Amino acid sequence: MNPTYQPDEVEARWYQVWEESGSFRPEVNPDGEPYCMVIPPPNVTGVLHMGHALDHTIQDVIIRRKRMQGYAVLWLPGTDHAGIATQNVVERELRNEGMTRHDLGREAFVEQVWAWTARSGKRISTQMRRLGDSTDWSRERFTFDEGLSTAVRKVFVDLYNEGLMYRANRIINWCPRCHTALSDIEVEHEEVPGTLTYIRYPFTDGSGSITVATTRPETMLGDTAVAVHPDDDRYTDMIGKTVMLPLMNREIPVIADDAVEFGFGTGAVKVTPAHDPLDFDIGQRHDLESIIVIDTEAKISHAGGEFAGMDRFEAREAIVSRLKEIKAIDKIEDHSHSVGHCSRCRTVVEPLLSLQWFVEVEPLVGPAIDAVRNGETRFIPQRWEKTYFHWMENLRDWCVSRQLWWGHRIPAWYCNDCDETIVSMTDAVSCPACGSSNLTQDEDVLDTWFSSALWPFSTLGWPETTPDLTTFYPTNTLVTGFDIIFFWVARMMKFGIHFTDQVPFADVVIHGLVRDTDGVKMSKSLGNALDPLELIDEYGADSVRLTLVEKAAPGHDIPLNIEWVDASRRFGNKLWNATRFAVEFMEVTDVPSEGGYPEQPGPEDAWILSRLEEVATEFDTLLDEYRLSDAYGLLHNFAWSEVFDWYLEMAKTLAADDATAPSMRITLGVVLRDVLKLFHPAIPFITEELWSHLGDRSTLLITAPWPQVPPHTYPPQIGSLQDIVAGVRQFRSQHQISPRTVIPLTLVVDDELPDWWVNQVASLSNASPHAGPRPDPLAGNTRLSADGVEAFIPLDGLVDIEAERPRLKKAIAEIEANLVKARSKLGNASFVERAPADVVEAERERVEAMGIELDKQHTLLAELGDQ
RNA sequence: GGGCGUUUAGCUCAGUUGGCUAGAGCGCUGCCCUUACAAGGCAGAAGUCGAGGGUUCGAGUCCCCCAACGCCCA
Repeated sequence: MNPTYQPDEVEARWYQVWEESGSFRPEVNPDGEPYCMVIPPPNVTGVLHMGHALDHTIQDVIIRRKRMQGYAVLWLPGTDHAGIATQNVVERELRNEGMTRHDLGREAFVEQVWAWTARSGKRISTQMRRLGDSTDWSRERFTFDEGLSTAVRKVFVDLYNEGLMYRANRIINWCPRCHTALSDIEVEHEEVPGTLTYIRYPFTDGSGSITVATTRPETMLGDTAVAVHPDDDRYTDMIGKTVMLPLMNREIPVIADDAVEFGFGTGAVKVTPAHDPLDFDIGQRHDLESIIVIDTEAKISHAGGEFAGMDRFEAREAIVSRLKEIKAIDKIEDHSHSVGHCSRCRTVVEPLLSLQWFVEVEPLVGPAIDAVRNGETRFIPQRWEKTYFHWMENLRDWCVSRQLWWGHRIPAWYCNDCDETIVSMTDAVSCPACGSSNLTQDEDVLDTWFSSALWPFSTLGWPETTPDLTTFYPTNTLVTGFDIIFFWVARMMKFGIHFTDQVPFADVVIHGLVRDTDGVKMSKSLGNALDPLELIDEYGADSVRLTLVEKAAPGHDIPLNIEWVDASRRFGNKLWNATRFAVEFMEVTDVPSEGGYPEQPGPEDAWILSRLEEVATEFDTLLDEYRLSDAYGLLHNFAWSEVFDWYLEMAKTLAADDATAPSMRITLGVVLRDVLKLFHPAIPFITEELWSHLGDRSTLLITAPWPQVPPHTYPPQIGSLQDIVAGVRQFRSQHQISPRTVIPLTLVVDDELPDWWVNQVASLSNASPHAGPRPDPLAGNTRLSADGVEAFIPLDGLVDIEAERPRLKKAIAEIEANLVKARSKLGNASFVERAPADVVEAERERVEAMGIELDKQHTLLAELGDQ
């Protein structure tokens, strides 16, 4: 074994072994209870970023542990066709060649996108392998696979037949750059500085004017009313009058509607039903005309008179300056307001009246809320339920059609002869109403999230009743970031329950975002992103994984610091060397794959075995609660501070004696083996490698059984052993005594201390302990005490006696401070009365011990001659 | 405007039924190449747990209020 751990060499080897051995497939545990997770599908065009690394590592930890526990685990991988993103990428390529998708035509364009996805999809799956994802590649899915496309179509058709899928003219969010409608949540609102423009609209009867305030003056071209609140006394007289719309010279009414806010601007607002969702609703109520004045290019339409053809922002300025010319502007105030931006390209979204397909969500929401309320599905951490409920309760219908070519084509045909709409599982060839075969299929495709919403069951074969669907659905756990609860989790819940009558998953584990050192979200455009692949190259996949696992406290963001990755790598090296030491220097070999705990462990062996059992038990409890960070923090500490720092050092002593060596070898072997097992889900590569060094294996660690550590009892003297050793080390350090100097140690005890205790103290603190009487006088000695053991170190020849005085005083001060606190506690009658008896008793014992200790130290100081 | 979160050592963070003498990593200080590991060992310094109030025998932990920062929704 190398004296240092070389991750690159090891990692490349094991992934292939695992995959080829079929370990990733549930069939590896044929008798196991099924356990299933579906991966949140990355964009097929994407590259693996830190967010994936975190998300996947958490899932892999869960899945690998379950696999070792004997479950038939399925972690199903796959990718998402990512409509807009993918189409954008390919269009950008075309643009470099001076072409648009229209030059190519729909069919050729889609072919080109397929070619692209074939290339980039392979890239991300390669990257997942580098990270160590133990997904079942034989079941890999793509949202565009045949089966998944069938599922999409069935859902569309069923919803249509149930009356929950409808086509209507509504205000939607239009991205003028992507040239498509967006759903509400694909729009990101951002507070931007703007203006509030007050425009006077003159009454047609010559009785003055009414002033409206607007943040978007350019939409006035499409105004078809002015609205006031019915209870607004300021305007009661004006309701029913008409005004002349400036610039357009159109007569429009003043109407009263509850939706108008008293306090906004003047309390009177212009109504543009074709360009504002609220105005649209007002328009519906009052039967107003909707005039589209901004087109899909975000330019003023031909309905915009003299401004036709101008860009919307140019038009804003032009219109304001024309209004100023005719003195129709009252004033312009600074006013910051929230503006919607396309989440894909940041372009300002245009609210636009448009004919689109919508899902009526209201009937789907109730059961999805109930399932969480009654605990069929639970969020971890639980507080995300609130976010889920809040969003579910305030939902608008979901606009699912997209004006793209890359996506699931909407299965609707329109009859050109009789206007019939045909929605069908099979491609329509003739009109059922008039028999015409002159049909046109809807040009649009579905929102990518529509297919993602089916992911937990479509990937398992639905709508067919496949064995996988029967076995693995509903899935057990979903792990994802809080940023897609709305986009994805909520929709899977709605569709999952509606179409399968079962919740799609029992547990939803929500994790935070990976941020940079300054807490800023990592993004390519900001240039602050760490590339997980580069980190893997430099530090190894295990280091990256361990860092993410240990830092990912449930639901909290991770400001990732590269130094942490380095610390994880150092841990790997430590683990490597500890095992190397065991194998090459302690002759630990042939460690069995399970069991094999020593029947007659020595006291030190029993101690570490007992600690292992405690740690393993707590570790399991923590992992069952998805507290990965706490679990691995605990294990990391146990391995380093107890196994490596203490037991491994004790083992050196045990190895020197033929009476103790065999039991030590067995113990060290099984302890290391079980530590490797517990660590394997987080750091699979190095543990698999080390496992292979601990024994001649026919089995792999990835499928080895999870540890079942029997309980052990160990002698109580371990506590005094560690305390006395620490005391000697402290003494040595404080007096700067060389580690090579053997320190004489007189032990004063009631009962004789066992040999093993004495031997360990000798070697761990490089001392020469021997039983003896209490020195008299005490002066000239330092005193250590622990659990009934007193030990004295003669100062003569080691250190200047004067140098001992401040040390002693400091020790006394510390005890006194604690004693004062503890005594005042016990002096409080209510504490003694009301606190649990064991707490009070423990406090009493503490005070007593401290009292004795203080006395003795005082004696020592007095004999030294206090100054 | 509504909701959620954060505020603990120089830095980044743990701390889940209230009993903490408040922990970890990194950084810092001193000693040490001690039979694996200097990518290491031993020891150490370092905190009015954001402010205020309350409940309680006891509060980093529960309640109220305030402040700062962040996120989501409107």
